[in-house]
Amino acid sequence: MKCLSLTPSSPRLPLPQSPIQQRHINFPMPTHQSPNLGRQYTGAAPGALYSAPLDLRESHNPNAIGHPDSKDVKDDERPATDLQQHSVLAAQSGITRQQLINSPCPICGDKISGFHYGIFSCESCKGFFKRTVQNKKNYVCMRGSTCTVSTSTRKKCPACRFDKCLCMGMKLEVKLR
DNA sequence: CTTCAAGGCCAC
DNA sequence: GTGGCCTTGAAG
Ligand SMILES: [Zn+2]
Ligand SMILES: [Zn+2]
Repeated sequence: MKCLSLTPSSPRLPLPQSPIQQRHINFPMPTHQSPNLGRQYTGAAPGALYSAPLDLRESHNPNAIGHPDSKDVKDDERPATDLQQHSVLAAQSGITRQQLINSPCPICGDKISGFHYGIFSCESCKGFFKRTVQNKKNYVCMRGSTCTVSTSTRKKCPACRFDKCLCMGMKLEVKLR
């Protein structure tokens, strides 16, 4: 079993997910000690997909640059330091950091708080991954790794949550892929 | 100075 | 165990 290879190549599916999010990137896992840890999130959601809100903000006005003295720059505040280091991300994905952060967490669908362990995720999934990895937890699913992971169910099965973390590309060392 | 992310903290 | 918030230190 592998991850759900949900690629935007399917013109059918509406795909209520993030604009672009990293998916399964065969994890090297330097600290890979368990031979049976080769499990991957199967995305086993029995006919139940997420209901991601997907708030794609930052839709700048296509034109409206006429008046030099018009102060309608109220879209998103950015005092001074704006064009900074999201260049890499923005360049490769063609999307701004703001847009990425306004997408739902690829693991549980919660609000993304930032870039954590290789992917954009919410604060809770970041903490969960940290705990799981640092304490070398070995969660085992009681239901055949078919659990749905969402904000309301993420506490139910840490095994499936961790599977999904890995599947979505979380890793300890962001460097050295 | 600034922002970012890893890890720590700790009430729940 | 969970997750929101904080501190740290690196990078710009
Ligand atoms: Zn999450
Ligand atoms: Zn499970």
